[in-house]
Amino acid sequence: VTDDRPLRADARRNRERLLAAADHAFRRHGVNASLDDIARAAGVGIGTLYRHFPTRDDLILALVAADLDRVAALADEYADRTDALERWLDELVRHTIAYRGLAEAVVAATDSPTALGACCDRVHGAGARLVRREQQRGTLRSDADPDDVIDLANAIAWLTEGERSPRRRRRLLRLAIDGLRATAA
Amino acid sequence: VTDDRPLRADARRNRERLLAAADHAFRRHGVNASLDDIARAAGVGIGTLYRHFPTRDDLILALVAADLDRVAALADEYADRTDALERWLDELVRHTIAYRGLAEAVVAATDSPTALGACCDRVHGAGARLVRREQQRGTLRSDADPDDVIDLANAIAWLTEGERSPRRRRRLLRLAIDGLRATAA
DNA sequence: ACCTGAACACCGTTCAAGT
DNA sequence: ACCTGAACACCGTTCAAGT
Repeated sequence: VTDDRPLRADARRNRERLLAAADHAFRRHGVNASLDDIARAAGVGIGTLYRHFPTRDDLILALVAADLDRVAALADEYADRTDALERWLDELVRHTIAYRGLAEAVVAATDSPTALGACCDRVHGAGARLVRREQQRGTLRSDADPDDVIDLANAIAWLTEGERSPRRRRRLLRLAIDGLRATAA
Repeated sequence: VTDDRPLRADARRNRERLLAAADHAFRRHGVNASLDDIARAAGVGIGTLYRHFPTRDDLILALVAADLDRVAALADEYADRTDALERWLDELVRHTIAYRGLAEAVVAATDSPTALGACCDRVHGAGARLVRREQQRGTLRSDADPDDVIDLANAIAWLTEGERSPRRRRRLLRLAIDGLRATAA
């Protein structure tokens, strides 16, 4: 559906500036940072921001898509390790807290027919495959819903976003994973 | 610190109307519903809303304080049951999803020096006592941080708020609790 | 003592006018 | 083809004026 004609030189430059300004603003104020401020910081009219990124989610997606797709790819890389799930979930959460409010945006987008939604679904799907793999291997209780596992990781990301120390995040993930490795009731 | 002089008749009536309108709006649109709309629905000037409830949290608190304190009290009632924790956490989550956005408000308020924060801390404390009780009884792994347990329940509330069916909420709580009952690594 | 609503600041979104 | 910014709608918060 995307039109891949190369952008005009000024458009391309504006796009880059907007992304840099958005990344800066998102780091500072979370993904709900003022779009006006971002356009101003990029030295661009607010209309130009909307032309390049019609919705806030489009802007978020442009900044995190590459990262998230890399995380999805890691799921297959880790598949044969005995600690596959803990390694991968930690990686997932680490990237889901890049900006304050990102975890909420990810959960809201999942299963919704937007570009960000499609990206989140790819990550979700890769994680679910990893869970099923471990279940077939017998290292994970088989009655757990693979989707629940990813959702729980996202909930932990939401809870711990903005914390500089990874300690609580790690403890909570450990708790969740221990539940998954426990034998079913 | 509170001044307990009875309110003037019209003030008391306005307060009741505001609470009813806020409850209605919060149910419909979540705790971030427009304050203007609430004042209008209550047939009251916006200034009157601010006089009675200087912050949004004060309004939220007035609506949920009784419920949350009842939940806190339940922790002691349940203390001696073998399924104390699952029963109580389910109760906690059920009340934390009364309005969309409430879980977020609760987590944000916890440990902060506001009236809502104090209320959340009471619930948090009651839950943590329950966890420690089970740990002493040996029914819960002793290396789990009691605070983490409550936080995880709040995260699950956040994740499942707005869902009419309690199924996913129950599954996720079950997962978390199984992790807590599992033997430490 | 309490209520009112205008005033201000801020933000998101659209679109007519420009190049 | 792309950019600009004024215009509109909406919301939160304060405060001078009223009873």
